[in-house]
Amino acid sequence: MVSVTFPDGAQRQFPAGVTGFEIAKGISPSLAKRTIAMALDGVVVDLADPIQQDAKIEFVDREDPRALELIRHDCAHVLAEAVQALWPGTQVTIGPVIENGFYYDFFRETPFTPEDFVAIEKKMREIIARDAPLTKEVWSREDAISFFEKKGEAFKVELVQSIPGNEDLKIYKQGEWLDLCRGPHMTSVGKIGTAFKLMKVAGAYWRGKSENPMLSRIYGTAFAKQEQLDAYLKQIEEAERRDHRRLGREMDLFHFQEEAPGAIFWHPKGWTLFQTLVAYMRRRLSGDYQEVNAPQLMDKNMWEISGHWGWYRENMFMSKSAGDDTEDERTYAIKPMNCPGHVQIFKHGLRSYRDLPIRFAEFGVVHRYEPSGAMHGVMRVRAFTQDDAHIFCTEEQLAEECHKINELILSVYGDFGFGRIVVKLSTRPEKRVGTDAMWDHAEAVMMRVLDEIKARHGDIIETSLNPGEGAFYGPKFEYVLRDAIGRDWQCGTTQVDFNLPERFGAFYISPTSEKTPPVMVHRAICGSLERFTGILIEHFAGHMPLWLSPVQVVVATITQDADDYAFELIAAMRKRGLRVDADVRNEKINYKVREHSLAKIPVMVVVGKKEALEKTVSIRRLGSQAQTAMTMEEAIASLVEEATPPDVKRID
RNA sequence: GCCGCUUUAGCUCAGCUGGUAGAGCACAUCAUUCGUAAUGAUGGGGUCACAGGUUCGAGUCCUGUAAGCGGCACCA
Repeated sequence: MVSVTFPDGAQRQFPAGVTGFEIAKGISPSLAKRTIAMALDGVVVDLADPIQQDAKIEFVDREDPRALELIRHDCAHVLAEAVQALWPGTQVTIGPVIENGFYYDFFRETPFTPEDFVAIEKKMREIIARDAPLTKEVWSREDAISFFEKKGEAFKVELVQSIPGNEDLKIYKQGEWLDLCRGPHMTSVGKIGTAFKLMKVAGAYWRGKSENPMLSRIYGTAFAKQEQLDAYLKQIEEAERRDHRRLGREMDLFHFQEEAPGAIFWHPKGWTLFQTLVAYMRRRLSGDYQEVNAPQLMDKNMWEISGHWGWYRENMFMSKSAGDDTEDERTYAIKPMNCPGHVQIFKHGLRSYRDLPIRFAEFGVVHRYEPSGAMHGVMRVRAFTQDDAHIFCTEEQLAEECHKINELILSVYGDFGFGRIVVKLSTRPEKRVGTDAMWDHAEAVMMRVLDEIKARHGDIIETSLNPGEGAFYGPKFEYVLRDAIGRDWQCGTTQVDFNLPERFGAFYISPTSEKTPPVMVHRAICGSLERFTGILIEHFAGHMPLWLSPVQVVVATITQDADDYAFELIAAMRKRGLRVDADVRNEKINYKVREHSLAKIPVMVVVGKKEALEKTVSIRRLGSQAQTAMTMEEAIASLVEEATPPDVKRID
């Protein structure tokens, strides 16, 4: 007998091996009918699973949040069945649930197109309407392999072979069709319902390895209710509206063109935004860091010494004198990173342990030959500006420096309103320099710091491990922010490097007068300022806070009678440091309001005869139809206050 | 880089199964001086991404190249 505890606390005895379905049916047929799975001690399993030991039971129905994953997973199976019904010979591989839905990867001569969706969805609806029960069987390895071999499912055979011997091979059947699957699943495919949609097709490598064959992936999503699906689709639309590429065009911030793939043409307003960010970051450095600037081009031997030429060459641009008669035949590399330059500055002169830590910062423009398919607006480019710094310190100072950087990063992100931040620790990659002992040591320090960060800032920080994802010269922390469309972007980073200073023969004189290589910490707060700008644009949906907005105020006149007053106002505002434009065109005020609203100008100051006479202004804020009247002095004072960057506000 | 798709005026897009380019917005000129999301009239503007090919004839079909988009892989 087993003792089963119900959610209300009641306990009942059942023969061992009783299924959840039997228990539910014993309570009421309607409960059995609407229950799609059960949770035993909080773990969701098949309703038909036998209960072998005492457990707390919960019956999961379609409305249960935990059912969503099952609905999507079952939907992926139905997708696979539909595809094989429509195109026999298509091989199935895997079909997992992901954050906002599911996908299924197929192997097929001709990939799917979105036009196929109509037919596939129709077939899926047929399959769901048939409501075949989902039943589980455990097969032997041999049976599974021979079954899938006979079916010509080479990928499934490979999957079976890769499952550890001590694990059961579970097969889920839905009518005639079946799939190898870990489960759990609902009781029948009819429980999926009709609130599902195929979203897009894409190529994806088998098992995520670029040397493997390319599969054809179909993405889909499913919800318990149609309203939820509709809401999700609407949310996607809204996210697309705040795509930085779209806003960049609408707000006239930047553009791209064929001649410079992966490089940004910053327009006046975009560049002002960018420079406002730079100015902010520069202020945040003062006191702790010394700003430097190292050459854009250096002889490639510099990069041979650093190891980049060996490990990173595929990603580098190089350059030579273009003249026909030049005597300089040397090959120069365009810097993909700032570190070697900073090491040269460190090396210039003799350093004492008393000088450490030395922190060199640079708004360094780097060029990296990124794969063509990687480019994405200003988020992923081939030429970008890092808010980079390199800290030369002793081993004893390392942990403290990591913490100092962490505090700065969190403070900066906080100023921009980012709440949820993921910090990942990436450990040694396969391609790397340095001894295992060095890596052991560096990783141990980083691990300790990560735990401490988590303990201090667990409320806003989520931490995780990224095994094998470190830089070739050392482990790193990655600070990840999420864009409007739910894509994650690495921004800040802290990378410990026990390698580069030694390679360049950099050292300091220790208390015992010995030449000692310093520990080097590479660090960036925004990471790429271009990317960070893009994230800001999306984060604020173009409605930048006043201090960041490239044009803060537009003074618009109603008639020409107010022109002189408008210019007087503008002069007064500029004198106080506000970024103001005039709009004295011969256009209706409606037209001007509309135009500047679309351009996302945060503040419109409207002046006509009345205001000119009284020395007042009528203020209209972006996103609101309300108008506030106040005196010129009041208006300027409050705008100046609001336009003060958050870090400057903190000073007094 | 890989799979698929896309590329027509400054922008957003029409252009059926091949018969020598169209709209809206924007821009220019003129009129209008009008109190909070589009005043009206007139006008200019495209070797249809680029290079080949098929055809009597290509924006439309085929091939290649480039850039972009959605993913994958890579990454700040």
